Amino acid sequence: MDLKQAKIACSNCNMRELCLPIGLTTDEMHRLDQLVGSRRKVIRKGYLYRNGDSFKSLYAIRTGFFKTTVNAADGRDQVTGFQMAGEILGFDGIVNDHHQCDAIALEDTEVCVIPFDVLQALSREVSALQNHVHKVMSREIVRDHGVMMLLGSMSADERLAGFLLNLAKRFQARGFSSSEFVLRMTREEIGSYLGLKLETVSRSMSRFAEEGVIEVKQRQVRIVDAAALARLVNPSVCQ
Amino acid sequence: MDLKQAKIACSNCNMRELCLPIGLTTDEMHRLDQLVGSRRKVIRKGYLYRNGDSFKSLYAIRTGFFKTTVNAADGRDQVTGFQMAGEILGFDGIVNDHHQCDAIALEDTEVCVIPFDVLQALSREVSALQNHVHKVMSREIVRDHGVMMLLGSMSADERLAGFLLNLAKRFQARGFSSSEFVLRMTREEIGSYLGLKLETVSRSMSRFAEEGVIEVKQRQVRIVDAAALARLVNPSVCQ
DNA sequence: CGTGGTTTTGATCATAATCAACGTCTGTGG
DNA sequence: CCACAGACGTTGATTATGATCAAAACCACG
Repeated sequence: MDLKQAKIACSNCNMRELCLPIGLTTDEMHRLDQLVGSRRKVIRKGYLYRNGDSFKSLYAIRTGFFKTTVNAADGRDQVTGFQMAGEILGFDGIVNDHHQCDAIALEDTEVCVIPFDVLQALSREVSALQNHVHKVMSREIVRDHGVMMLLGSMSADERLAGFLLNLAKRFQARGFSSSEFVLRMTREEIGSYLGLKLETVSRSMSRFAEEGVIEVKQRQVRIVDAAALARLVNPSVCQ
Repeated sequence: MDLKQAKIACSNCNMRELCLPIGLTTDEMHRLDQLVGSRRKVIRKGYLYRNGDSFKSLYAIRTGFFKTTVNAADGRDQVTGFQMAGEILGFDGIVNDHHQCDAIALEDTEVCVIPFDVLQALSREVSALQNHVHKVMSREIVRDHGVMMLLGSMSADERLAGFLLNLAKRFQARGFSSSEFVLRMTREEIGSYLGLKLETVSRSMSRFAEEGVIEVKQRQVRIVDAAALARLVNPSVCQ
């Protein structure tokens, strides 16, 4: 067996349960090893893809953090999401055969390249894969609706609390601490995602720290009282 | 041939080019006639589906307008979109087998019910359909990113201008006037979608009207100077 | 022809943006 | 190893934008 091939097989990847459907037969699992054509490393501040690039592949993150941004014609950028290991990037490119946003590494990263034609061919044969692709895209749509809710009807404190709890949950799902983690993004990037200015993010953080709800030292965050954050996201429940 | 069957066939539906892939062979077209199980009428203010309902089908809108809303635990609602004839509703339900938002008719409507298992089966066989489904979901994701941009980094006037231009474009794509149309939603619903209060929407509308950019009489809107609206959406280009 | 939902407009207020200055960390080259 | 530059983060003072509160007008519909 070719060692290189073995190395990039999904069947022995520890991110498997995040990227792929569960409950596959051994046979199906082996067919899915065709899925990943290659791996690609993207260094900090590098582009995985840019707005306008032709779309050929999706990308499964193996290690590291990305952000995606959409560009307004006038140069304003808006962060539309932060993606971490096990998450899939690139769905924005399907509709027009061109990517419609930038995907930028927030630290040194590695991704699995999933040629989209191969994914389509395989998901015609393996219905568990077909279903999985639909679910992942649906999850992205639901996530986006959550962000709209955040941006459309929450205060600065509520937005930040929601953001921190969301990060915590995703770290936990990957076996990391949900109460202590390092932010990979700047205050400005958080602000862009949350529709706030960086000063507002900083002030809200400081206020949370003052109140003893979190501890912050630069990018190091410890969530001391997750329940208090959760109450913030939805203040009416305690009235 | 059964008349009832003929009546609900996609192959002779005038929304066909909006719902379905183009360039199908006659044979493929006829296979796709299996897609729509039935039609359903939803009266004004009725629910097509509710948050928590089990997910079985997508819905293609034949006539009328819908809104989708997500509910916060505290009762706050956020409108996440307005959908019109030819657009597909229900993708939010795929990920958890339950719908995650409400879809509410803004006027009397009719939809085609597309059982999701049938859609999956057919798109394993007809790759043009598979591709189409992926494109439609991708378009939804890209649209959501646009809304995030709107909510995250635009002023009230910019948001409203963007909203009106978007509606105009969609009416045009359906063969209606892009300069004159009737809003199917209240100021409050527009406000919820744009992250603004209804008074702010009303004031921005009045200001546009004062400046001669639009004419408004209640829900009747005429866009007098689309270029001026476009400039508003992106003010820096004219500086 | 009144009733309720919707829209407009005005006055005031609150939240987050802006402008500004200073602190703190990181990495690089002398 | 230290000094320095530059990016990043914090905090304060002030301002602007849109929210809130309130009242009146308008419209649709039974």
